[in-house]
Amino acid sequence: MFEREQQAITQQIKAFCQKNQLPEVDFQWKWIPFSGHWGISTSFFQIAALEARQGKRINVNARAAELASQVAAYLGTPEGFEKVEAVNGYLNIYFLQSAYAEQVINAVLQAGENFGRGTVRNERVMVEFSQPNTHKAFHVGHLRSAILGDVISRLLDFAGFSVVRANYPGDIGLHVIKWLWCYMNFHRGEKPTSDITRWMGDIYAEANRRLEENPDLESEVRVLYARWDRREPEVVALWEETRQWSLNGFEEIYRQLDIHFDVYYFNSQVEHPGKEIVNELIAKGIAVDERPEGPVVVKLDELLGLKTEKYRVMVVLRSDNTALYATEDLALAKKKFSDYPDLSRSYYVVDVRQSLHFQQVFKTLELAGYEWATRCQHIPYELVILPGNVVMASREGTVVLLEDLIREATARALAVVREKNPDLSEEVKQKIAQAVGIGAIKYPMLARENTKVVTFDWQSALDFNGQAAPYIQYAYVRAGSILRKANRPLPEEAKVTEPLTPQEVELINLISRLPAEVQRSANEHRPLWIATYAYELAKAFNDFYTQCPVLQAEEAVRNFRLRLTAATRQAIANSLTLLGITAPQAM
RNA sequence: GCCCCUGUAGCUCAAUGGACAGAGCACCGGACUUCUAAUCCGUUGGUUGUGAGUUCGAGUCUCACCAGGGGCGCCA
Repeated sequence: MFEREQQAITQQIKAFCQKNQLPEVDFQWKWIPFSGHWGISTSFFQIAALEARQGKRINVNARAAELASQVAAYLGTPEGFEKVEAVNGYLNIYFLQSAYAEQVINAVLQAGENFGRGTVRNERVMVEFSQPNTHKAFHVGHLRSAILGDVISRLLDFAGFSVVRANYPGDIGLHVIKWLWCYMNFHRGEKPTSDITRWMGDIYAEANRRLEENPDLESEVRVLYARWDRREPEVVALWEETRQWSLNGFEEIYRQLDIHFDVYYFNSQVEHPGKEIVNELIAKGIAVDERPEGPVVVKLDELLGLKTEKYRVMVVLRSDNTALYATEDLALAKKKFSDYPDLSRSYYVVDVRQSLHFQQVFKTLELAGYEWATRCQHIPYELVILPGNVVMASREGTVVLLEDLIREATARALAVVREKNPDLSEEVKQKIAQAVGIGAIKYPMLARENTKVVTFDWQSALDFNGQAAPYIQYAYVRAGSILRKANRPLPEEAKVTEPLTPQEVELINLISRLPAEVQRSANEHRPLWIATYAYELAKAFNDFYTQCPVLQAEEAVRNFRLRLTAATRQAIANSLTLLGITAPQAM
């Protein structure tokens, strides 16, 4: 929030360096790392090291300390700052607490839900995420792409980008045909009532079981696949109807998770366009047609003249002319840019195992002359697995269904709400339980590095204590509770009359950092940083809550703390919104 | 064989190349007549896998090795 002040000081220090003929460096500003202190710091080790390299016989640490002291003396106390001190080669500049405290609180309350929002950039980006397979269950393993993609979209939007959220369901393929085969033979006429995705998943599992028990039946599946390929009306109609059941089930899940999409691309949509691109690649001499003995391949390393293996060889069409994922991804990438020609980035939130695949697809498109290919980017994430390094797979039956997890998490939350807030209406209790349960599920997927495996186990998934979403939500509720009990409109303004407590300083410091954290998280596609930030903010508020009475304080202090409480509540709310977690009114 | 990711407290994880490597869980001991205890306070816990290198400064960058996971021509 204080870029202008920071720049002014940087200019002064640079002037000092010039006057004293010191080497030029870029000054990096950091938050003073000691909690309870609010300000920025930089160091002079780099200048001292450069001097040493120029042949001066100096001790770098001592020289840095000397420079820091000199600069501190030179700066005096700049306008708007409380004090400047030199410590061990560092220059610490403390904000003038009262003035900036009021400024921060005013800014937050004025901006409201837009506090932290970056200035609008004239840039559109697409985020593709949550590629669920129709005719299969939706399990916890599918959750990470959905949650990560959603939050990355929220971050990019809040950072100032115009975001197109895309879903790419796998609505055709062998798994769908197997499902249709099982349905036509053993469940014809049945329709799902509730728990659609579970019902769909059960039939898929049954299909696999039957085919395993009696492999002779696979010929029937092949026959059915051929009928689909010929687009026999009966098969197509059934496919369309059953596919819609799955999509309805997904919609219900997305609704519960508060995730939405702007555009749907379907696997089935890009099958034929993909084959056209393959023909084009062959014509351009990029793809090599080895049919019928072999598939159509793109020998990337060879085309690029690479001596060491990097992109290897990508198969773009099977020898029997059927499409693969690669075939379809070529067409999908193209379709995205034809639908939205102004995309400055096209992101793919897909698990890390497909890293090579996407490198191959993007490089192939680049070689084919599509200039937008370099704007495609894969955002990889690690899998959610079960203890014992077991990957979730519908076919193996090693899955935790999302419905079960949501049900269990909300049931636990509901039990606590009933105990703590018996007077609330049942409807409100349900809403709170939903917010807490879903939040608890989402947070652990966000509060870690994308590239780290999440091991799912019931115990930690249902642990609502400590660094978890309910902790943050509870801080929000507590803030709201104070404001409600104040029983008066929020004071229009409030001066700082007493010296601020360390808890207040830390809280204001954290609030002021939200805009920078948003930019940082969005630029790096790392929800982790906002997730950690939200927790630290909540923790700082809980500290404040226990140490600094609000309603009992004398009037001037009370007014200031009421505004600080309101500002904190807003900052927590905005952070939770970014994390896709609902902020409940009571808990 | 080649490539990618991971390795930090008993466990799960943080840490813009910078100040004493921090949280949560678990363990132990405290705090509800108070603005909601889904909270707070305190104690315990570390040669950051190993070895070199770069740097004024390395958990962070480079290299080698060790361990685990993943990917590598017709799976998705």
